[in-house]
Amino acid sequence: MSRQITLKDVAKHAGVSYQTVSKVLRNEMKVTAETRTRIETAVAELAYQPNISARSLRTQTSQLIGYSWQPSIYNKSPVLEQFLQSLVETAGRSNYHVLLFPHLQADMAATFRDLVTTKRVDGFILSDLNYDDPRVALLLELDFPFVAFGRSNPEWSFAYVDVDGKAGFRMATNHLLEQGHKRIAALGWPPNSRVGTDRLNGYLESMKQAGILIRGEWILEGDGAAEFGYWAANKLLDLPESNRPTGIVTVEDMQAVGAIHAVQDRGLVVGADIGITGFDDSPFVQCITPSLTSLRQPIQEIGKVIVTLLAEIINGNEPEEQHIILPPELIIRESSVGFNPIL
Amino acid sequence: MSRQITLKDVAKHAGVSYQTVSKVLRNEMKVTAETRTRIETAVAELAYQPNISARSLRTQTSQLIGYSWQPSIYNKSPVLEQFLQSLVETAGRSNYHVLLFPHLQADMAATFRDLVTTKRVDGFILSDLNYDDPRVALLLELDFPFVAFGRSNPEWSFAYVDVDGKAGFRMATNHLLEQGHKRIAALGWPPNSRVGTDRLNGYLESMKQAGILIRGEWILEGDGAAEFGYWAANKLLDLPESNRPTGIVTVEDMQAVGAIHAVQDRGLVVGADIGITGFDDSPFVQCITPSLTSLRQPIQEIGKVIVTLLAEIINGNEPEEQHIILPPELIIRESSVGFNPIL
DNA sequence: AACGTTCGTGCGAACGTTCGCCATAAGAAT
DNA sequence: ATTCTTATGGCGAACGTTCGCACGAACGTT
Repeated sequence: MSRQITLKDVAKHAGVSYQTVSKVLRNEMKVTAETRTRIETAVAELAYQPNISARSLRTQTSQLIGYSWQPSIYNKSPVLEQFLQSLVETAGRSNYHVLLFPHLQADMAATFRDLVTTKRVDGFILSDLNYDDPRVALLLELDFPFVAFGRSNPEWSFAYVDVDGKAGFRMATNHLLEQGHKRIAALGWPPNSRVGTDRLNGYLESMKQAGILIRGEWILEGDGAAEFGYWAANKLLDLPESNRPTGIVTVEDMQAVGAIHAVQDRGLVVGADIGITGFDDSPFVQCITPSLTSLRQPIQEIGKVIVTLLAEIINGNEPEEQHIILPPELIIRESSVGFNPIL
Repeated sequence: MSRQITLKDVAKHAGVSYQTVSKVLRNEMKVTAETRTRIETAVAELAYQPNISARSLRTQTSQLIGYSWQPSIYNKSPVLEQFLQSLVETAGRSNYHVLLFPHLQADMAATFRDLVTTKRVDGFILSDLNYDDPRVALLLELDFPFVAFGRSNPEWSFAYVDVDGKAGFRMATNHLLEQGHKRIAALGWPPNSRVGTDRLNGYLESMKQAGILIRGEWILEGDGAAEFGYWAANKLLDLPESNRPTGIVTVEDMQAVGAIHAVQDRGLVVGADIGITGFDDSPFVQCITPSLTSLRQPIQEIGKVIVTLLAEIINGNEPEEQHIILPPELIIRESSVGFNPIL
C-alpha cells in the first residue's frame, strides 16, 4: 500500500497552505468560493482521508464511545443485537464508533480508569445497571461523560434512558384484570435488583387500584430464569384453591416459559385456566405454544436516544432532558387471553 | 481533570531522557537494573499511562479490530452475546479492542475502504459470510488483515474459522436414523446460502451412506424462519403416507420450532411420531415443549481462535493453519427421541 | 489622506509517541 | 599504550493533525 495522502499533499495540489485545507474542510474558515472548490477537487482527486490518530492526538478526543454491559445477569438481553445495531447506526451519524466492554467484575475499576485517563474513549454507555453500580460511581467521580440504559441510586445524578418497567407491569396486570383475573401473582428478581423492584411496583399499584388485596405468597423473587419460573409457578399452583392465582406476570420471558411448563405439566391450559405474561418480547416467544404475551421495549429508540444524549454531553452541552423514560408496549398473544373462570 | 502524565514527566522524575523511558517500557532497550527500577517507580508514582493516540499516530496502528456482522439475515445469531464476549476477552489479552460494524449493504464498500485507509482498525473479523461476499473481495483486494467466521468462494484464499455444518447435519441425520427413522426430510436455506448448502450436504451424505434414496420432495429450502418451518412441515406431512417423512433436520432452531407447531397442530406428537432437530442450540430451545434437539456451536472457542489468528496475521506472521473447522455438538433432547413407528 | 475593520490566508508550534543513529565510558583485545 | 567492542543512554526528527496568532490587501469611515 502506498503512502497515505496528507493535508500537505492536498495543499500542494490546490496551491494553498495545508493548514488552510484543514480549516476549510472543517468549515472553520471562510475562503473564496474559488479556493474552496480548488481544495475540494484536490481532495476528491487524491482521495484524501484525514488521519484519525493524528486528529485524536491533537484534539484529545477519540471519536469512540464505549458500550459496557454485564453479560448474563438477570436481564440477559435477548435483544442485544438490535440494541447494538441501533447504537452503532446512531453513533455513526455523529462520526462515532462503538467499542465493546462486556464488563467483568474483576478488573473493572482499573480498566475503566485506564480508558478514561488515556482518552481511549470519549464517553460511555452503560447498561444492566443496578443499585450501587460501581461503574456509575467511578464515572461520576471522574466526571466523565456517560449515559446509562437504566437507573441506579436515586441520589446519583446522571443522564439515563430507561424503560418504564412500572408502567409495563401495570399494563400487564391491568390486562389480566380486564381478562377477568382477580388473583394475580408476580414473579420478580431478587429485591436487590433495581429493575425488578421497579416493575413489581407497577403490579402493586395496579392491584391496589383494582382494590385487590395482595397475598404475600403471590410474590416470588428469584434469579433463575426458566427453572425459577417453573418452580415458582408450581409453588403458586400448590396454594389452596381459594387464594390460588389464576394470572401470573413475570419480569422475564424465560421465567414465563418456565411457568407455562409448570401449568401444562399439571394438565391445565395456559390462557383459559392461567394467564401468563412475559417481559422483553424475545423473538422466540411468538413461536412457542401458546404464544406469549409480552412487553416489548422500544429498543431501537432507546439506542438512538442514548447516543444522541451522550453526544450532547461529550460536546459539553447540558441536555435539557437527561432523564428519559420510555414506555414499553404490551404485545398480547395467546398466553393471556381466553380466561375461563371455573366458578 | 489535570494534565496528562507524559513520558517527559516520568523521565524528569527518573532522571533520564524521555526516549529512554519509552524504550525501557517497551523492553526495547537494555539498561542497568537500577535505572530500570528508577523508571518503574516513577511510572508507578505518577500513574503514567501511555497516550494511545500518540502511539497510534507514530506506529500507524490502532490496536483496534473491527467486527462486522450482517444483522438478521439467515443465521440471525442467537449467541451473538457469547461470541462478542469471547472476542473481546481474547482481544483484550493482546491489547486489542473490538469495534462494531453491523454491515449494511448500502455504503459498505466505501465504509470499509475508509476504515482501512485511515488505519482506523488494524484488522477485521467478518461473520455471516456468503458466496461472493463483497467484504471478502474488498479486503483481499486491499490486502488487509482479516479472519472470517465462515467460508466463502473456494477460489479465494483467506484465513477462516468455521463450524463443520456438514458434520453437524451428519450427526443429526445419523441420530434420527439410529432412532429408527427411515424417511428423513431436511429444511434448508436458499441454495445461494453457503452455510445452508454445506449443511445439506451432510444430510445427503448420511442418507446415501444409510442406503436410503432421497426423494426430491424431502428437501425444502426457504429463507423464513418459524413461518417457513411451519409451512414446510405441513407440506411434508401432506405427502402420501408411503413417502411421508418421519424425521426432519433443520438448519436453524426457529425453523424447527415452526415445524414442531405444524406437527402439533395435526395432533401428532413430536418425538414419538415425528423427530425433529434444530441448529444453534439457542438458549430457549431447552425450555420449549418438547425441548429441542439441536447442534451447538463451540462459540467461545471460535471467538478465541479467530482473534488469535487475526493477531498473528496483523503481526505479519503467516499462521501455519489458516483454515480451521470445528465440530458442533449434538445436544439430544425430547424432540428427536422415542420414535414409535406405526407400522 | 490617514485610519480602523474586515476578509482571506499563511505560519510556527504543539499534541505524545517511536525510530534510528550517535555519544560516552568502560573493559577487552592487540 | 592504542584500538576495538560492548553496554548504556541521549538526541533530533517525524507521524498528520489543529490551534492561535500574524499579516497583507481591500474596504469603508472619519
